[in-house]
Amino acid sequence: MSHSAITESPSQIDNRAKIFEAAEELFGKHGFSATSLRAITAEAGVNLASVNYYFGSKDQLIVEVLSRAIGPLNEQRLALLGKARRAYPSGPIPLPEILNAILRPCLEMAFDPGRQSTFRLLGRSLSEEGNFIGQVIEREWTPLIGKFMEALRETLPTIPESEIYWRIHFTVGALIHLSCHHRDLPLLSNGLCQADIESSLARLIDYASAGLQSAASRPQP
Amino acid sequence: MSHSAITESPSQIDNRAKIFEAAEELFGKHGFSATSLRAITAEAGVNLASVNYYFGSKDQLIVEVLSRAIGPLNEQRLALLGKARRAYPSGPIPLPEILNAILRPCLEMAFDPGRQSTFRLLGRSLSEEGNFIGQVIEREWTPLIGKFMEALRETLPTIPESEIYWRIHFTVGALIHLSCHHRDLPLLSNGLCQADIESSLARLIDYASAGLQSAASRPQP
DNA sequence: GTCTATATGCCGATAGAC
DNA sequence: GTCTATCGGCATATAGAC
Repeated sequence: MSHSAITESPSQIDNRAKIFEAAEELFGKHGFSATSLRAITAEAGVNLASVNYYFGSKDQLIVEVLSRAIGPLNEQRLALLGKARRAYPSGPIPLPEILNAILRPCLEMAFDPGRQSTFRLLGRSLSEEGNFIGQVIEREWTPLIGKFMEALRETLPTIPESEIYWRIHFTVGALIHLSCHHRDLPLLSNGLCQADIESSLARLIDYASAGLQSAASRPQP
Repeated sequence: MSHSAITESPSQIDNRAKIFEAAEELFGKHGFSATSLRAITAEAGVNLASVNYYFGSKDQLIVEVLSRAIGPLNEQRLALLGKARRAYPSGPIPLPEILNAILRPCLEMAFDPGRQSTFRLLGRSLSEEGNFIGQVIEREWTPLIGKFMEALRETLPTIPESEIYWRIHFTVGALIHLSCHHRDLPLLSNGLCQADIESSLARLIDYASAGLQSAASRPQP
């Protein structure tokens, strides 16, 4: 860091980035505990010891990979929400616009061949041991859902806040399932469903819009 | 097997069952690759070598645990569907009844303290490597969804079959997410959502009913 | 059938040369 | 910064006594 820019070797950052990318891909493919540092360094073409040099430990590498995957995703979501709010300055944002802001960044990542392993990583991390991984996600999720709840309360004034939470929970489940398994959809649907991002997103928005607006016939406790 | 029933030691089947139960619990808690045979045999109170004696290998143990978890689940679903069909012999089964047949057995497993680790196992296995595990699920899923599509086509005659597949895919995602994370719901909802099985099921049925019946305003390709 | 003992190998992490 | 070499541990699997 005290060197001048001219004498800095590009391999310094390159090797760190190589490890990072290899870890992202292999964690997404095989899971955290099933991915060894040896596999990561082999994929990255660097020495085994360098992962400890750059990241300290495997656990710290996991946290870093996870955080850097979630952060930009949620920034995109908030940017889309802000854009929608500016488009409707005097009234509630239409529900499909709010849902688009929540859903689109995830699906764009899940359908991007260069980033889909990253998304599998996120989906998988939800199922892994309830340790530091869940904390990373919760720390990122709580402020995000707060911002979206503001908009949802305004758009759905007749739905109790607790019911909105329930239905967003269902919607997120549908989103994760679609994102992680869109490649299996033709197989699961007898070849009837073909998953490209725009039609998937449109269908999910339709489905979730209806679900969120539902005025259930049964009593609401 | 050639011995008489009187001379059979009960520990023969007990030890196998103990291993099975311990594996089910620990796989659900920590995942397949993160669970060692040592941890399983320690939890079961049996010798390390006995797991290979009874199951051959760790992979065979995984397949057996997984298969025995899915089979009864889908039998319950088909039984509920058959019961609903008998209740409406001359017409389409109401959508909430069909959804109840799909959803209830999963939620009952996920909310049962004695079986919820098994459900986490199922949810997690969907995210694991695309190997034998996915094959087990696909082999069980294809005939099941076929039976339910019959009923759904009849109940939703105006919805194209491909759209029903899409929306069932979304619904299954919501189901899995709810089943695996119902314990986190109060945390994720600022304490507003409390997840007991009947209210969770009722809300999911309401949400999915609305989503499945949606007559989207956008063009249907 | 159930055990001990062990074979064989990969794991994460680190010490130390360069 | 990057490498080799290696430590100590735990993994799965099995051979063989009882």
